[in-house]
Amino acid sequence: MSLHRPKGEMAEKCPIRDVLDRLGDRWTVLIIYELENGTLRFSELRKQIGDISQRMLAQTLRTLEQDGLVNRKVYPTVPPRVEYSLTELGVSLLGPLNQMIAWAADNHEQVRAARAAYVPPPQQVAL
Amino acid sequence: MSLHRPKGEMAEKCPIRDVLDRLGDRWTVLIIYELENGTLRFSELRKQIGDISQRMLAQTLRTLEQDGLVNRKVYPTVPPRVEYSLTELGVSLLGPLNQMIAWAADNHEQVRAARAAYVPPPQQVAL
DNA sequence: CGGCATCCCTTTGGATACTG
DNA sequence: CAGTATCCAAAGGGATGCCG
Repeated sequence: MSLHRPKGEMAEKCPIRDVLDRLGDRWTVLIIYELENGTLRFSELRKQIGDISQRMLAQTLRTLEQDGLVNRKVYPTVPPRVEYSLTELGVSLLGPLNQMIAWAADNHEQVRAARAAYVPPPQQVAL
Repeated sequence: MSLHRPKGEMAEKCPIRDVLDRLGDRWTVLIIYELENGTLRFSELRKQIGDISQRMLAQTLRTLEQDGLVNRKVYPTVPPRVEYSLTELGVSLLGPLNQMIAWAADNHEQVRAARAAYVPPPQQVAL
């Protein structure tokens, strides 16, 4: 399996990278993680995450819906009520995702220690 | 385990998100993936990935080095030779990472199909 | 060869205001 | 409540040039 773009094709992206890039944005993983335990409505998601703007929450949820990872259900009441939940495909992502999260939880101390210990190289090694 | 920022703390990020955010950038995963099979020098990495600029390769490798995921070894020859390889910590990331990649490989067809099938909600009824 | 510095365009995303 | 539209600032990242 190769993740780099086919040599000659400048217009087409590697499809795997295409999917990975989406997961790599600032909010996607966080939203999926919050939906792990079930359905949440828009305002509940916003409150849970805390530091996401209304704009980015709406936008990211749209993308997740487009990609088939999240279901959106609208109740035509006043005021409106919109509920979000993971699709089957979205649920299937939880396994790999939680592995990554677990790794980050297990190793962030070590990463922070490495950063603190890091000294930028002198740029040239004296002979 | 919680990924959202502590309610009162606006300055401090969740440390897990801090690590996850790094992995989420455009090139980090790709570089780690390329180093899975062993040491590569700068120009070899560049060639393998294909569409990464010299600037971003150098910059991302620096960050990986700072975070303790990649080793950098300089040979003081002329011209210089610099080799990169995964640290033990970097290797420990391969498990979770390959799970994510495998998921993307297994499901990108379904994601593309969902995108193609998606019709944006009416939102407004035309008068 | 392996970078770093600079310039500059593109993308991202927050704040705010408005609407069904 | 759940968005959308607009504006604008900050970050991302390519191209180029220079240098050990």
